[in-house]
Amino acid sequence: MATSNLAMPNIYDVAKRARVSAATVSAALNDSAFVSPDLKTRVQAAVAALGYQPNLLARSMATQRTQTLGMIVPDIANPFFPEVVRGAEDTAHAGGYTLLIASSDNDVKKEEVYLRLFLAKRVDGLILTKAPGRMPPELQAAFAKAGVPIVLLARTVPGLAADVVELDDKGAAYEGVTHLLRLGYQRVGFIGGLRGASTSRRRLDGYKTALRDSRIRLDPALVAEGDFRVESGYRAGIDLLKGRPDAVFIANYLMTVGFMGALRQYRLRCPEDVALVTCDDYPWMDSFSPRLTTIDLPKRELGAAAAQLLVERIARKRGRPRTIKLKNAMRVRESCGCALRSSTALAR
Amino acid sequence: MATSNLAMPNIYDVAKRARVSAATVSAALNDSAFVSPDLKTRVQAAVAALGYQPNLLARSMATQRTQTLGMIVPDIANPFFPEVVRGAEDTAHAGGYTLLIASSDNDVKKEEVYLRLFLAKRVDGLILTKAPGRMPPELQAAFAKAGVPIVLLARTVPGLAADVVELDDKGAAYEGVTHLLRLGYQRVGFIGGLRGASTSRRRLDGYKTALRDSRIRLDPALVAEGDFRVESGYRAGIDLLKGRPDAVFIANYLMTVGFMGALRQYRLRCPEDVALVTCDDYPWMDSFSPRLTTIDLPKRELGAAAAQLLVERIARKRGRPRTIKLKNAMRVRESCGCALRSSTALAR
DNA sequence: TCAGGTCAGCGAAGCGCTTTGCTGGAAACG
DNA sequence: CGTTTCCAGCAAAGCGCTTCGCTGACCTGA
Repeated sequence: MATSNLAMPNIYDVAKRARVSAATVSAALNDSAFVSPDLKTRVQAAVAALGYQPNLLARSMATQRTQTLGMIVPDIANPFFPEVVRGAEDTAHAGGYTLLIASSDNDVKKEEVYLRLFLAKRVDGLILTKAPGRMPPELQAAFAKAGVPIVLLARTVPGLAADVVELDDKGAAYEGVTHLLRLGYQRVGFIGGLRGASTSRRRLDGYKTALRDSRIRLDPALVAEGDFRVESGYRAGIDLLKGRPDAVFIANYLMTVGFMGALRQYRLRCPEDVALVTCDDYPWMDSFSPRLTTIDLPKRELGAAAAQLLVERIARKRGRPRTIKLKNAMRVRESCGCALRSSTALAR
Repeated sequence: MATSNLAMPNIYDVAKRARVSAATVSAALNDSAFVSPDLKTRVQAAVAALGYQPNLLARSMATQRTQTLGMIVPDIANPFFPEVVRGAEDTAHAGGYTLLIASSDNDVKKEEVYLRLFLAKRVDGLILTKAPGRMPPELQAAFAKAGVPIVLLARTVPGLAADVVELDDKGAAYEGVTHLLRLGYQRVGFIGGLRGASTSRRRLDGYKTALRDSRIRLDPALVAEGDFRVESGYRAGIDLLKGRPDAVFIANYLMTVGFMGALRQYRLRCPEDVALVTCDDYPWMDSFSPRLTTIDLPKRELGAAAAQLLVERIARKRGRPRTIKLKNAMRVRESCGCALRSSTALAR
């Protein structure tokens, strides 16, 4: 039945007005079967006249597909992720999918709540970003059983075979640290992310490799761990600066912001007293001092690649897991002390 | 019927296992009717054993509510909005709602596409953020007809009676400009946002009022319009600086970033040659020079208030539209030239 | 003991779509 | 002209929930 001018019109209202059956309306709107041009026109007219919008819930019930992707990020308010989300959003929409976004605060419990919600909402796919690494096995099983593919973005989950988009974490740290070493810095420190995250391990690895390649001994006093947030960068800085580094590589922007606070507190200048290379690049970095030398991680591409991988995986379930590895690009500005050091370095 | 161990279990699977009817399972899970403790236990056991997750699509079909809110922002990658979204997200989830987010790029067409999508997805409510101001009347009508309440966030829509969360735009500009005038600047410029947006009008109004209160003539050469993006701030700056301002008030952060580029091009320093006060405050501003003096708009509260208003409005449809106006807070740092000027200003 | 009342639990309808046969009229063919 | 073929269009089932109204077991009171 149908017709109430209080609620939204449904497919039967359209059918009645176009003097056809609901099945024909459906066929006409989805091109799912041949419908004569005449009827198609009548259907379209009725749709327009009533302002009909198909109820996507009902469609999803019938088709068993929601055209929705779930995406979990640590914190949308961390400036790294909005870009990633935007990349994913645009790509998802281009492929006919809507994005559901949630911030986990790197809290396994919170993440679990959202995962269950996504499961209950019957998302067609899932993008998991960054830490935390763990995921309850029964949830993993539930997604697998439901046939919901997962894409991991700069993250690994133990025991999960999934498509992956990853950064060159090791390369980023290696490149940044090597740049500093080439400039002649002797005591290069390192502030990494959460020890649990695989990206952190790889960055630390890049740091160590860079030191080794330059035949420099690693001083444990110059290595600190943060959690990617401002406060942790500050604390790591307070700690690290006791070791008298002349340069530091920091794994992300927010920790760099905190580290700058530590520098201020010790009345040290950047790059004169301590040089800096950090990850993540933002449009405003050219406009404020010290202008940071960074390893630019391709945030938007990261999100876009993840969404693309997911959409394709949904289209054809089969096939071996794929990995996309995106390249970094170093942006040399002032915080590395290039301007001060280049002559020295060349002279050596 | 039911039972396939390939798909997710449904309510009949649970019912069968607990040896009750589906209606009883539903009642037990929703506390919608009295169910004896014995059966309730059995139901819970069956739910746990099967890993049952109610299908929210089906529930929404039956209840005619999706527990979903749609939110449109100009661009999630603009650092202003992630905070707003995060505030809305947390509040929405606390109230049992999920947030659907989309970036309109201030494009009326794009916004329309997303609005239709939200309509088709049967969101229970809508948060519209910032510009653009227009909204097709038939879409407005459709939402009204469907009984979907709308909350406007720092934005107005002609002909739409809705709950509103607004900033003190006029106050922000007034306070910022007055601060500069008090410091003794004579030629204070203004870079505003899109002329269409109501927030832009109000900020311009604040600027004018501040000038008038200080008995200073408005020089049209010192007023420019941007679109809240970096590039427009640069262009506005190139333009404005020809008028030789000694200070400028800029309506948001990204345009300030662009403006700094213009300053660099003219080899002008901030605050020595041109002082600056801008809107939006970010955690990293304390760490880089020039340290910006800003009017801090309470981003997270903005989003939280909007979501709260919306959830309450959904709960009880009736009632006059409400308006929540949030307060700004000035953060005085260096870009206003306080350090250079305060003595002068006091001496006057 | 039995009529009437109470209420735990259930059957079935319905939310708005899609999709799988089926139907019946027109076209094609002998 | 009768029979077969074809296919545009339709009726009805089903997706997985909630909820209305009913049933029948048990309790109460005369």
